[in-house]
Amino acid sequence: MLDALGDRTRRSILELLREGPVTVGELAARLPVSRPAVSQHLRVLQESGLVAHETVGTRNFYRVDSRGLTVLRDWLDDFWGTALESFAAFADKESSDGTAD
Amino acid sequence: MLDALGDRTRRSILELLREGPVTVGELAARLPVSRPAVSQHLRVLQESGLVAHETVGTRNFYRVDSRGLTVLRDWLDDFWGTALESFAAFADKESSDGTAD
DNA sequence: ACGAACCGTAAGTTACCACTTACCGTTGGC
DNA sequence: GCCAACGGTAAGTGGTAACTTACGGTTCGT
Repeated sequence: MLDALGDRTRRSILELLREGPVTVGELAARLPVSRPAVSQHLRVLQESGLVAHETVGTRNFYRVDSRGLTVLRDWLDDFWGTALESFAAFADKESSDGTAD
Repeated sequence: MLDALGDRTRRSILELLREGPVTVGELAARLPVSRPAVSQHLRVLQESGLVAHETVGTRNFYRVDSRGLTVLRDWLDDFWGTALESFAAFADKESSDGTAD
């Protein structure tokens, strides 16, 4: 999931898909890499649930998949909550210990 | 930012830091990598604003930095919003075109 | 039915990055 | 002051993944 977002080109692909479905060739035309490279990236993004594709004739339209975004959002919310909790506990311990300057 | 999260070890470090500040040696002891490797990862995480450190004597305590999480959350919210918009527009176009089956 | 367009896959190369060992500076304890 | 503990940095290595070219399969147009 987050591994898929760890690549610049893949993030660029997602940015291009933000505005709606785009074909593979169109993506390759707007990116500084070859079309097969785009296909490979799309495969990774799809396996992560971040994009979905829809075949129309010979063309393949890719779009953002909200499922992947949901997983990402849930992970972030969970992490955020725990981090704030521990920070609050840490601050409490600090003040109760009188170690705060 | 997202590059920093694209690595398994770095995500493990963040998981360990969720519960509060931890020293470098402690992190290395709980991870299957050497201490210098941890230092290098912490450098990347810090440059991304995801962690912050606080030196106490010879020990260096690292903790989660909420600034980085905020940036990540904002990015995700922005992306999420646009994706939903474009999806709604796409659905509208579909139905008005009568292309919906 | 034939050619063109569109795309996915395979094989191979290259570049990058995660990791290690070795080294050095800083701080605390005795 | 000296030794030990802690941690950051440098240099070098290995593995992985991002990219290329080449190929094959499928669909549409004529």
